[in-house]
Amino acid sequence: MAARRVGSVQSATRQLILEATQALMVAQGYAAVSARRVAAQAGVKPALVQYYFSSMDELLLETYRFGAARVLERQQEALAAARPLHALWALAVDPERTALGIELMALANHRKEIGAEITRQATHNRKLQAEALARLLRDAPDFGPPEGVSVILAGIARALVMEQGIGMDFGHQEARAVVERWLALVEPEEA
Amino acid sequence: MAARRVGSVQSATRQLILEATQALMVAQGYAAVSARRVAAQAGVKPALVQYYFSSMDELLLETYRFGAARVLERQQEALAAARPLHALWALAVDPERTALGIELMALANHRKEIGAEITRQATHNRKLQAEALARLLRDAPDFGPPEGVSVILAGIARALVMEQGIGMDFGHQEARAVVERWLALVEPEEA
DNA sequence: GTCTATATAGGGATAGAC
DNA sequence: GTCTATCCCTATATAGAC
Repeated sequence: MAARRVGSVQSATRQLILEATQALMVAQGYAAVSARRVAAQAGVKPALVQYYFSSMDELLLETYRFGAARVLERQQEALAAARPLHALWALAVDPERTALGIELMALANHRKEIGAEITRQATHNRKLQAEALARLLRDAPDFGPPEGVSVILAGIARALVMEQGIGMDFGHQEARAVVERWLALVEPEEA
Repeated sequence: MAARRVGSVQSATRQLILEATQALMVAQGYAAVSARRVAAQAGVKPALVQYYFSSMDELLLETYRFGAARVLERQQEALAAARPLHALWALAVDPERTALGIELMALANHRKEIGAEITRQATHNRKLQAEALARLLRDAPDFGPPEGVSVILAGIARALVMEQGIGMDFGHQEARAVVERWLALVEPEEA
């Protein structure tokens, strides 16, 4: 929490450490994030990790912020695409961020600060999404309010990617077909 | 993996250790599961944990099996209820099992054996569910194939409970309303 | 069936040299 | 800004006493 003595924020080494932490979390889970392992992954000495981040919790929190910025960016790109709904869906079922997402969810359940930050960020993203959906769904109002649709699409996508991650895919093809049929309905090709 | 020297399966102490492990995972995450902490939670000595479970991985796997049996049981109860769809939904949005579920997902991503066991069990559960849905949806065929519906409902429910767990609930009310409207449609009160 | 003792490794964090 | 050395704690796992 409190910075006792800390390296500069724009340091290349700091950046390296954040990237290494992210990679470690994806590959081995948050439990594998120790100063020693992060350092080994980043190719620096362990003490440097403690120099830039005063605690492991701070490292984890900064690693989340580091990734969240990129996520928001990609969502904004999707919303600006020719078919925003299709683009949002494609983004949501992208498996790349998912292992990390699960780790962060688990982490959020047990570290108050990280949970609060994730909730803040994710709620912000979802509000932007719901606003965009409100415009896009104006001609198809019987699918429910945009806030609900946003939750539902995100939930389905997360389930698909999470389960696929552990090699479980029963019913996935059918579920995807349902969603894609719906997408084509509210956002047809010529739109 | 291999049992070198191991206590009997019906031992009350063993049971106690499994329950303690489950409680620990829910409260503090899988990373908090150590022989010492499990023992403290269970009120036994650390060495006993290693006596009953030859490794931490085995303890985790057995803890999963222990809980999975109960889950299948509750699903079967739901399928036998007066309104099975409503009962299934109520079960899916029950927050009790969810913190544990997230931990197991995260764990499954990093421990091959546990992932395989979860996939096996969950696929089995979902098949049973899909078979039941096939019967229930016979009169409402335009909602897509039952396997897909099963995935979709599970995904939405998981999102609701997961997010609520970290204090995020934007759009939840609306999403629930959409699902409940659908449930009432295919399974009306007088059925 | 239970427990003590111990080997061995890895963890976070700090003080202080360079 | 970087690194060494070190403190002290916790981890798993085993051998063997009771």
